[in-house]
Amino acid sequence: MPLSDQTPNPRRSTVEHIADELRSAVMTGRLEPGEQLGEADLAAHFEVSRGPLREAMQRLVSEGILHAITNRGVFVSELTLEDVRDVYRTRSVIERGALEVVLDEGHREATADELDDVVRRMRRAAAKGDGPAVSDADQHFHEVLVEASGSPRLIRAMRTLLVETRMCLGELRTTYTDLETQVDEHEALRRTILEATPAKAKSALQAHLDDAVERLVAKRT
Amino acid sequence: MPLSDQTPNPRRSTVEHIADELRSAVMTGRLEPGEQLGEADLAAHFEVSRGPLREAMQRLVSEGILHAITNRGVFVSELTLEDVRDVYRTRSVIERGALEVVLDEGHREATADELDDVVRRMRRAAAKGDGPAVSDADQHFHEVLVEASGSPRLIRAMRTLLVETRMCLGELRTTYTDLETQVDEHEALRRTILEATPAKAKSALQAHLDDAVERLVAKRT
DNA sequence: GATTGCCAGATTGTTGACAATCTAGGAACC
DNA sequence: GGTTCCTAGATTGTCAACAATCTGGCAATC
Repeated sequence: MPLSDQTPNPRRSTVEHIADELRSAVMTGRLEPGEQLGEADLAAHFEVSRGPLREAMQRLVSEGILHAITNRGVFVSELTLEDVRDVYRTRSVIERGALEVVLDEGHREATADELDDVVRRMRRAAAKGDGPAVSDADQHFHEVLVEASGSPRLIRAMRTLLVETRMCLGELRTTYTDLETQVDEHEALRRTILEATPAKAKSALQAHLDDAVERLVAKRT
Repeated sequence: MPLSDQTPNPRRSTVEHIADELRSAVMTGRLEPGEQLGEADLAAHFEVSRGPLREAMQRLVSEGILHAITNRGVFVSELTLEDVRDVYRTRSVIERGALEVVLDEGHREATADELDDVVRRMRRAAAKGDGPAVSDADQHFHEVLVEASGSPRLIRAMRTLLVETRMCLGELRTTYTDLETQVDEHEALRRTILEATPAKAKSALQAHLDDAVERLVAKRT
């Protein structure tokens, strides 16, 4: 008898909470690349001691989002152009792998529906001219795709890569010049992914990401 | 003027050192899956306080090698059969992705040579009947392949997956009944990977990993 | 006899303080 | 004038002690 399954995690631990908060801060750009994370300040901000804060930071260090220099402190990782390419290259590998699993295991329809929801939301955001919301939906599209694989390890890797993607984007939340184009492209991708042959689907996904990185690199000049 | 490049890391930080040590202990099975990591004992063993030790453990938690339960402690992650399949499925995605990069960027010959070294070492170990050494070489083969991609993110993901692979294997260091077979299979794989068409190379790699997981699952019944 | 309540011991979570190290700035020297 | 050295301040690294929580066993109760 389950009685009350309200608390699968009895209580998110403090370091987990702080780690999530920091990750989010890095992702949204509230903490800029290269910025140092002063322990005393942050500890005061979260109203905890430096101990739990340091533990949370070490987690993000192992995820590659932060990097630590002994006796100097921890900093938000800066992404070189080479890193940007690596993020997208790795995303391409992970996402195509996830897609392969989805197609192999016949979750085509269910995944198609979920992606349709996301695209619909993206379209509504685009209609309102809300660039950031479109960008959010864009990322969510790819996250949903990987989640559909049901592979905890692919999902975990993807989560980190999406944080890094946001770091790449920085202030500019979308590299598209026209929001409608961004929507249409994802709708086309959704259709190709879930209707075409696996080989074509994977090619389309790769092309989509190649385009993205190309636009991003161009803007960064 | 470089003068002395002996210390690219001025000094490996304490938590980094402890994290590596713990990772290695989990990998070699000195810490068994499910085992609890008592903070006081480990801190005494490493001759440090509980602070740095906890920071190191948090790193491995974020890698998925350990998992923490609030007010209960941290434990070595136990791998279900489903996890074993997920590890190998993800390895297949990562390794094929890395192979793709290697072939695309024309590091074929250099990679072939490196892999040849590994296979040669594997053959020597097999000749001496040294199962564990063959198993080490086996893992090294796949690690070298991914390293050849030059992608920091693929390499990082692979490192974690290899630790988990070792955890899957547990006591039995190799699932092959005959060491020579293991060597021959890798030599064949090496040749196919670096001589056949990209598509065939990837298929061969996937088949190789599918075989591995099948043997592993069979032994685990 | 089985269940419940409770307590002692042990373990984890958190904290504040102390030690070690680095950075910035100016003074002394060539 | 430029370089070197040194000091003060701040920041990180580490530690030991305190508080909160959990585990296991024993006694009381139905």
